[in-house]
Amino acid sequence: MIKEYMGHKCCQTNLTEENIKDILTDHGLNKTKVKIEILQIISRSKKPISVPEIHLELTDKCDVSTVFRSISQFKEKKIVSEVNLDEGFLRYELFSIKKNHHHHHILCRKCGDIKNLEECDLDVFEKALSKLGFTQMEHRLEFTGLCSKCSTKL
Amino acid sequence: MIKEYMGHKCCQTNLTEENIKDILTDHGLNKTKVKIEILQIISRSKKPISVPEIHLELTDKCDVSTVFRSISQFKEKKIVSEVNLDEGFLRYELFSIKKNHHHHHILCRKCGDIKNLEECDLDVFEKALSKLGFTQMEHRLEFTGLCSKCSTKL
DNA sequence: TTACATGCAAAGGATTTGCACGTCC
DNA sequence: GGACGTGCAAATCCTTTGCATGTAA
Repeated sequence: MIKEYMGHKCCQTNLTEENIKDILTDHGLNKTKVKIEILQIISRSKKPISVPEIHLELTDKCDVSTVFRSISQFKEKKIVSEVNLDEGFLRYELFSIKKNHHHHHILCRKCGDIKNLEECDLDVFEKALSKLGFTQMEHRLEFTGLCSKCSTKL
Repeated sequence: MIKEYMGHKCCQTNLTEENIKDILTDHGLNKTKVKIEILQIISRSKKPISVPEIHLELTDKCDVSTVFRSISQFKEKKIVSEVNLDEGFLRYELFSIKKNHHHHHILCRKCGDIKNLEECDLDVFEKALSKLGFTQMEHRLEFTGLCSKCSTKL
């Protein structure tokens, strides 16, 4: 139910540099030092990570704007997917993780820990979470789509 | 399933000025022109509304910071509740609406229309939405809470 | 009168953009 | 060489904050 990849909280995949180069080539992006490092950082991260956090790990090897631009490309190419946990900024994780299993997250409002939720049913979720000792749970479920008008105008 | 309050998309309550004054008094807030107007605007709005939008409707009758400060108090006092639809800013609706029925929203990514969802079950949701002609649906379900460690430390 | 509310200006933090220069293919 | 990537600086947008003044109770 709640996955902790081999001791890690979530999102861990540890791509090799080769994996990453292949991914970049496959998506028509240049294999630059910065892009490779960004993907390594995301892949090493134990939880979805924000752009400023990535930039911090890069210790000024590049400008923040470059990280934003790279992430933007990765998002377009579906190399990473965006995670919004209502923190006032966005986080990113490898899309491969999402592709393998549609999932959501649980964030501890106190310590900031983030875990993956492998299923997608509210009752099952809340029961499993309370069995694990989670309390004071809140959830947000929002849909987007094209309404009937916009769907037919396509 | 999807509620459209008497022709309105969602969130409509149309509080009278008296209602609003009572609410402010009940929560120990001063009955100032600005606070009253802000609540009127939210109450008239057909969908959850953002601070900059509220400020626009006030046509410079007050500073944006005042709107932010008022909203912040309303949030604390549970007069309004916050809606995050991944747009890069937050929206607000009257809490009374939420109190009456826990609900979520559906946003059309094209025209920006927002509707209320009255139930809280993913299958039911998606089926009902597709019956209504919605396509290309995506949803976000995120939990927050206190993890077992943080719960016991209370 | 006194705590609360507001205006104004400045600052913060995430994110975007324009432009010139540098690098991958 | 030409497309793509990056650095730097400036700008944008939402939001917060400090301080002096104004207003509700």
